[in-house]
Amino acid sequence: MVRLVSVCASLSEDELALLESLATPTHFASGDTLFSQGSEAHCVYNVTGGVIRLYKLLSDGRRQVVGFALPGDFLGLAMRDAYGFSADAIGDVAVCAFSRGAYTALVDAKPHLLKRLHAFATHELTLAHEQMMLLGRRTAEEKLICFLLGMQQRWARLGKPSVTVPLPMTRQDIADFLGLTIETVSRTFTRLSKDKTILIVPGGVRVMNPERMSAVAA
Amino acid sequence: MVRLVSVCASLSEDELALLESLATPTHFASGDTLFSQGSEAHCVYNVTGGVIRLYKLLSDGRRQVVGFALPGDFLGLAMRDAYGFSADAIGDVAVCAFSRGAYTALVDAKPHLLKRLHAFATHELTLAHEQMMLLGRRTAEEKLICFLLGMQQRWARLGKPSVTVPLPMTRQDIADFLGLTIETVSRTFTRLSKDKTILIVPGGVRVMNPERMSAVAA
DNA sequence: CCGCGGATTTGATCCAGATCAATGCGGCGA
DNA sequence: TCGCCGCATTGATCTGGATCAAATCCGCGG
Repeated sequence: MVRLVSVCASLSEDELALLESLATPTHFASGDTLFSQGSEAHCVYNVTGGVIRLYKLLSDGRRQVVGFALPGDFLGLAMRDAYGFSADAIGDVAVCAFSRGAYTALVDAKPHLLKRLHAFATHELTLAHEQMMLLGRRTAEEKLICFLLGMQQRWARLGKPSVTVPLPMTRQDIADFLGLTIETVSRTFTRLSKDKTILIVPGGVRVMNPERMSAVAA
Repeated sequence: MVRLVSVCASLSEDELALLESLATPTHFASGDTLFSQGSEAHCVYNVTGGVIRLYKLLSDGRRQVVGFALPGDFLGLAMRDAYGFSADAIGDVAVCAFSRGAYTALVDAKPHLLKRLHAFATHELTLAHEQMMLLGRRTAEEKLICFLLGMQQRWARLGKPSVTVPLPMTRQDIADFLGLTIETVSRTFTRLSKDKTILIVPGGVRVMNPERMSAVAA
């Protein structure tokens, strides 16, 4: 099994073995739904490969993407009866699934693990606060630049540092993450590209002027 | 000492006594800053009275209020070196302060408590996702109505159920929480008031048409 | 009771981003 | 190879909420 990155660094060998015995490796094809907002929360997931779109819907169809899960991320930590958002695969995805029962038992038995999960949750909360700042107070150009730098950093932390940022999600996904329309996202990409701030490449973007981008994100 | 509501329900008598021995009751006057974004995180706080504004600033002065802390809420849980946002008192505030050392020692010693804190953090994260939906995809009127209903529910859960929602924060605070300007907040209040959806009273708002409000928030 | 200063409301105008409407561009199956 | 079909880009126009600009309101100290 792919190592459960990011949560397990503090575990001993036998604890890791226990964890692996409880994990069910599963994979999903592009567009598959892992779970839906409001449905009963059977499982907790650790992403081992691919990218997942996490989103909430309003009854009239308006959508807010609340995040993109990358390898190493945990989903369904809320420990409540129903999922608070929906999740579906962007491209092929591999995860380790844990039943809720196994998850809660494990957490009760291993305070180390709970501490790691809690650190993970508080980090997520910090990111959520950043995203509120972005959604409430930033312009379209700032939103897109912050998004690109954020994705670049996340890939870098996963050992894929590169000036080329992979963007496997659609423009609509990006728009729904940033609180914009698809047209505004497209126009803003075009403008940044004409600026020579970025270069648009198939499946992503190459960062050409990181200084300017960092200055805007400041 | 005021009972540490919401985190301590699961603790035994001696655990509670231990907790109280570590807490330093403190109070702040209106406008006082409990801590600032980026400053070293010395303390964790449990609010026992009053309301606190939590916010982030951009270098050019744009502000995003990321939440309002009410009695029972915890601040500074992130367990990292620096605070991720600033906090200041709206009216007089009472808190129990815990030094970071005492807090981490306590958490290490009492897995019960950690579980409660983790549940608290995941609840906060769920609220943060709701707020992203609100900031990214809702109209000004929807934002204000969701805000009023949310505050009403929070006061109700604290044992103050009422059709009159106290709003001790300024219009500017509300605007910065909802990603609007003060003028838009004011105009929207006026419009809802003319609608007979709400009645504006000193220090707050009386909910006159909860059905319509719930329908909009849906 | 009066005057001052901050908060709030109201009005007029502007504009960033939404909406409406084509058009372009791959990738893929027949 | 061709023709679709779903994404993406581009253009024209519209509009919700921002910005600019005065009034009001109100709590408080003298």
